[in-house]
Amino acid sequence: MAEFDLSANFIPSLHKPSSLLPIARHRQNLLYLIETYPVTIVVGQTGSGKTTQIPQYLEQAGWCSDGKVIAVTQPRRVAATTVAIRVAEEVGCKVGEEVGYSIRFEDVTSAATRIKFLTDGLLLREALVDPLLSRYSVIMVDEAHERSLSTDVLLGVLKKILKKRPNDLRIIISSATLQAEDFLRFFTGDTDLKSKPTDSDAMTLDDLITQASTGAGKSAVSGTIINLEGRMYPVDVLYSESSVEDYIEKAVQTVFDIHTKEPDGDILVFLTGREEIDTAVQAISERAANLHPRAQGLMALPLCAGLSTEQQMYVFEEAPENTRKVIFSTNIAEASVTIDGIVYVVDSGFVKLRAFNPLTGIETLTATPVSKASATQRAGRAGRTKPGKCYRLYTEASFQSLEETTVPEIQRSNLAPVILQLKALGIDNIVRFDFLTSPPAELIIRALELLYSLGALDDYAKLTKPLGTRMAELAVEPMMAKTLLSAPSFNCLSEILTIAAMTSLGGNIWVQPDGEKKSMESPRRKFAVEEGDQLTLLNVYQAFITKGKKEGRFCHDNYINFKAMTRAVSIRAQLKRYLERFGMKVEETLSSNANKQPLAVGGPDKAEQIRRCLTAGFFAHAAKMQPDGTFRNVAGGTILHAHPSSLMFNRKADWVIFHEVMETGNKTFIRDVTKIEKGWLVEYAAGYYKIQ
DNA sequence: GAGCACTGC
Repeated sequence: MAEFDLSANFIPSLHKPSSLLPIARHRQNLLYLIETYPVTIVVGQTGSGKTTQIPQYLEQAGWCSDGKVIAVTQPRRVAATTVAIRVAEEVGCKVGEEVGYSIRFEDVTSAATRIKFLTDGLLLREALVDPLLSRYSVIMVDEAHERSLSTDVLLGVLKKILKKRPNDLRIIISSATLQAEDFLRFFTGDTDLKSKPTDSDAMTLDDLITQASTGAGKSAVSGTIINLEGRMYPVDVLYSESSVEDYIEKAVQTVFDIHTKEPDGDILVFLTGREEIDTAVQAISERAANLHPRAQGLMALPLCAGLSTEQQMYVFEEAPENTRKVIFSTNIAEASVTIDGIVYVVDSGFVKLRAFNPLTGIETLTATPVSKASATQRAGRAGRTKPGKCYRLYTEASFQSLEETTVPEIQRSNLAPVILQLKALGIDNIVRFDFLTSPPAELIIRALELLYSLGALDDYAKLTKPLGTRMAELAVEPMMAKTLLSAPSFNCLSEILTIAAMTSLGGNIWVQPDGEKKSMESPRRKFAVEEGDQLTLLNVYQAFITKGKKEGRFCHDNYINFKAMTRAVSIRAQLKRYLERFGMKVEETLSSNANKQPLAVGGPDKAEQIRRCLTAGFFAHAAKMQPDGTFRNVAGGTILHAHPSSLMFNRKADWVIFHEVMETGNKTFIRDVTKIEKGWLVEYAAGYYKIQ
């Protein structure tokens, strides 16, 4: 699995003396523009030094006087920590002094911190406490072109804040060229803006100023775009001459073509998922055996989020003597992970994308053609260290027919958590909220309906007190938040806290050792609880707390992911602190039950209370088992399958609730499934099921 | 009897 602590190992080779970075010669321009304009869009490639240098320039120019802080947001935790470590090194301080970072569970900042790197999700949460983000003089939103859910929400919130702090707040957006003008237009409100990204080398300062004032006429906010650097090395793009039937096979052939005909350099192949990657890696290994014994060897390696950290590290190691490395990767290598030494990229043209269907409430995960922006980004991965080549396994005509950019997450996600968060920030009219791109109305309606049925919103779509405001504060999805807040009345808060923490891990609890599949089931069965997966998870956690933390072999012997369990402990502790702040008392029940047989849950009454409590939060995720072992949702239209990782995969049940539902391939799977009684649905969600 | 791209509070 791609854990949060993939650690500094990925980045250090980018380290350049800061005076040599191309950004250094733009220093005066940058400072002038940021001083003059409330909003500055910075266009620059990875490696241009924008993330590390701009905050330092600003600090040296006095933007941190009066105790103010410069914030730099990142979409990912690893980036926030590694960049902070590097900048602290350059500044010559320890991380947490002048330069610090803050991510969930790790606040490495102090009163002395002037430059603070943090995830955009965390900055949004800070806005709950400090709505104008008043401690920051400059907020830089890095990697904004990735358009993650929280980046988009943050941009909307920042636009609002800027109207209230027009003189003392500066916003910097770092973006790829393609989207720079969209960002500027969003903040300046000028739809007729015709400016092109500025190459500040070719322009005088006066030109820049003139350019920047374009569009200042109609709105209160003015802004500018500054271009820091072009492409690093040229990449030749080659297209397939005819359409490709089987891109895995074609990818394997292309790899061999490159290997036999092209000069040295490693190969990166983009496929969509683990199964494809395994197939391709195996095909290479088999056919590489047929290469001439004295020819250069070919070593195939997989890279995807499902692998353990150790398994992922192989792709960073240098290939053995006289061997070329070929990495088959998912989209993880497009932005999250950077591998040096790649000279050839092979692009299947597909990516698996998540989408939420507002009509059914079901998430889908489907292989989809990439966007032009994505294909360009993939090609760029070949030109990081020297000129490279990109082989697209589709025709040029197909490329021309691709969408310009990937549909941003905010237009294809379940918006219930976003809306809850916006409401908590005092933004009541969601439809009129200024999104960079508005989500479809159906998504908003579906989310409002769910929040209403959970009791987080009243008849006027206002946040309820205290239920709605508390749900917004908890760092779990709305249904789980409701479950947690209901737990005291079912007398099972301690257990639900554990279940909430365990389900937030999203299926990372078990490790799959290389090459072993069958042995997985029996250790897992050891923790099985008849009533379902949530109670089984509770059981695993309790066993971990009592045995696994001390005995090193416990996790290994039981195929349990130690790091995931450690994270569950942190999440649980954090949720517990929230609940205690709400005045709820958490009576820890663990110790009294730890030695009971069967394992788990303190007797039948307690188990039933837990299942009832889960029903109070997850009633919208209810289903009934059919004689053939599949499930139907309450409306009856959708066939649901228990996921093979679920206990209910091969057991009998009547009614169940589930934590998650997702459509992949042609099947819809439910995960984390627990048996309930039909009557409970009516008892805890009468309104919801009468409407249907 | 069969499997989830990637983030984040």
